[in-house]
Amino acid sequence: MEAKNTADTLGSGFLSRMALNDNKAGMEGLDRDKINKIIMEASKGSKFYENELKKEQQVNQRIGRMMKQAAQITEQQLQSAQAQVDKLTAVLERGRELGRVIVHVDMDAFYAAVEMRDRPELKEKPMAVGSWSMLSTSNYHARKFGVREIFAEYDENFLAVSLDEAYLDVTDHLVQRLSWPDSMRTHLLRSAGDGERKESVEQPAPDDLSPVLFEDSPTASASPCDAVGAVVFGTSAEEAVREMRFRIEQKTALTASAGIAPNMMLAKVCSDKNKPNGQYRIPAERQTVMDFIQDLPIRKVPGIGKVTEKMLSSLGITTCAELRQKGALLSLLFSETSWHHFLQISLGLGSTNVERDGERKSMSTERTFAEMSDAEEQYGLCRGLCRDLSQELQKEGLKGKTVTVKLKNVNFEVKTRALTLSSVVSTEEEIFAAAKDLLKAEIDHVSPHPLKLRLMGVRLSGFVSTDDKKPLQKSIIGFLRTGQSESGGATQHISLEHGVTNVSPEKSSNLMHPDALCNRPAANLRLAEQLSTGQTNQEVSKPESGPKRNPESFFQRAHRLRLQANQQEFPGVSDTGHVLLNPVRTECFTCPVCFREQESMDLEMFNRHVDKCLSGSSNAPEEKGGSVDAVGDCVEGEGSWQVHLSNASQDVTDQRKGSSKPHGASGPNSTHPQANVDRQPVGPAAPSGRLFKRTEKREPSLCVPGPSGSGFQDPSRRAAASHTIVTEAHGCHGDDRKSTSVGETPAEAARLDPRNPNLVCPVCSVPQDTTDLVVFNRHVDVCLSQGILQELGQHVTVSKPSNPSCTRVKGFSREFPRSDSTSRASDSRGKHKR
DNA sequence: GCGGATCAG
DNA sequence: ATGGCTGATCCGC
Repeated sequence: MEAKNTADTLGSGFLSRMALNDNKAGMEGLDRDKINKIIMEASKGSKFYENELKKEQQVNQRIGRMMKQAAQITEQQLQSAQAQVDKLTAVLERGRELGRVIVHVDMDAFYAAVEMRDRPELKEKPMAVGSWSMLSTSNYHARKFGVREIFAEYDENFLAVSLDEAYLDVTDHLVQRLSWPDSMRTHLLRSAGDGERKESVEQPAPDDLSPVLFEDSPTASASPCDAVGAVVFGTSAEEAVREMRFRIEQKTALTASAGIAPNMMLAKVCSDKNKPNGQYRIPAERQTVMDFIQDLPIRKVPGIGKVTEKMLSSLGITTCAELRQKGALLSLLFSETSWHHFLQISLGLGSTNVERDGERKSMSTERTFAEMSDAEEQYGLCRGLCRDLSQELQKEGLKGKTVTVKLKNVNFEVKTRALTLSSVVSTEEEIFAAAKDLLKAEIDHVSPHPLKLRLMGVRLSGFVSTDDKKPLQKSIIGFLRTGQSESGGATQHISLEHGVTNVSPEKSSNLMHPDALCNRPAANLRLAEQLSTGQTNQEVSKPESGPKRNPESFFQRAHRLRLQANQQEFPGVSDTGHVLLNPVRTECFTCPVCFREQESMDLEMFNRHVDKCLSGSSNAPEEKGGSVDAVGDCVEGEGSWQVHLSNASQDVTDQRKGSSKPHGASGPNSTHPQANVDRQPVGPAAPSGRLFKRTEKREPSLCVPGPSGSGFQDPSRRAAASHTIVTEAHGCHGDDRKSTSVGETPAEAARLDPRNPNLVCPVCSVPQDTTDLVVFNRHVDVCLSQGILQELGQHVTVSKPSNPSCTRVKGFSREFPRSDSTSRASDSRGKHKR
């Protein structure tokens, strides 16, 4: 039933496939969670709602005060204010920077989560409370893998603003890109072969791949099995971003939206414009920027939230044009930071400096729970929070002076109480000593006597300067950041041992033509050799943390080498031509548990594989059956079909067989979480639950039927379509991989059973004496981070591939450093006078 | 420095 | 979509 051919995939095959998907296990029980939520809402609802009303009233009062103030402003004041605004405007205008190409990429995974949740067929299935959060957590864990290395190829200093958002400055990349041959802008298309394309039909977008076009391709009729093609992208910014999104989707099955603009603020707004699975560009011209800004609702601007929107709206400001118009008034009503910020927005200005911001300033942990009025219980909880916080702090080697306790009572009223100590602290005892006092004061003095809490939190801030941070930890972060310059960190000591020549960061003069590779200095040749043979070490893997923008980044170089290797591998790939008989290998699904790339683009199979991995296959294959491919079992075992990529993917398989050990959870007897070090990248917290769901439309670039371009409706698109897709049929041949069924150990079974209160850590395999998923997750994180430390401390192993075409730079992918998760773009977002 | 509040993801 | 969680920042005191 699944073995429809590609053409069918887009036609009648949908329904049957969807039906099957509907029955797919794995997301069961979301409904229970939903119900729980609803019940919670119902019971607490009024309280919550009351509090919301109260907050709203406060905002209204604030607005009232502001309006009153506004009414007293004289014409005279307004005029002088206007003069000041004009002055600043001129200054800002002079400093306007249009020379950078900033990209904001935003993963669309949220929509996938919504769909998963809303699927009605999933009702009435049991599931542990909290799985929803686990599910989304696992999605987060999974999501970040595929995209990181891709981002780095376009901007090695890209800024990960959160798990699913990043800023890139692709200016330099674009310059280099101009000199690249087509082959370096060519990426393999993997046919999804799954029913996940229903969106393409149900909500067709102009960019969409037309089924007709696809049927026209030689693939569809030639092969009942699978189609493979390559897509050549152009050299423009839009093409580069399209390519990036294409690769992201090919690799992770998740779509991304992107904005391209001269600064971060505009890029962010742009990425929202054609979401999901779209992109938008604002050309680097002042007038274009201003035109774009005019009608833009201020609420779309990052930093303008609900309250600010409401306040401004009461002044008759809803668009950026009005924001500009009322600049003088705003300068009289808002703080300096606020109105400066407003003015910048209204001019379409924003930061062009895509750099991570500084050190973290605080760390906190808080928890919501059922009503709690018993003081002893509250103290106990407080201690627990302090313990958790202390552990997190020690992971980053942080010590701070100010302890803050946050309390939310059953009426949703929030209070914070802080105490600044004379010296820095970090241990549980130290923090608790302060927190306990703060809590006691509240318990003792709260008016309706028993303090009835629904949330408690502990925060530590006032960190000392960064010097005493553990160098190793810094280097990990630096590594994860893939080369972002560390602010005073120890990372800078770790330079490339086999230094990439430090070319001055001039823009075009240092362009490296690919062909010039052989002329590069010996050190680079050595690096190239190491990359292609897999002989490398941490120093080599460590991206350069020197000058911000080098002519060619480490990752770009790696990518290029890989492509060149591919060219050797596939002589059919033309350097300049568009006919690619044997397309290069490109991204594919990457299992978040075992980190293996999956040949199949079939989501269901992929999910099944992930489930298998999660259920403990990770400790099995090598020990039990030799070189059994852990991937294979999840395919044949289900009597399903297997996508075959004749050339390239076979190589991948070979590589896996030859070199990689399974990884993810260690065996049950393993004392050290990361005992077997010589494996591939460090695994993430084993996610529990289903992963990826492809929900979005197909990458628009794939629409290109061929050089003739007959399929284009949109002229602009046709013009932009310098890429050419050539597909090739591959016959079905037998899967030579063995399959194995991996039994679950009792511990694993316990872990997987959502009803079992004892959670088992997937890293250390030790059952955790808690049912609290937060606590559990935290434990897993600790385990993992220990593993990372250990692993990095020794060395970084890049497995030697049996085929140069498979050479990849193995990056660490565990998680964006915490400090990033909140670092926002430049915004000097201001609050307002009250 | 403290406490409240806004904003973001 | 919604609330929970984490973190940053600002404002007024």
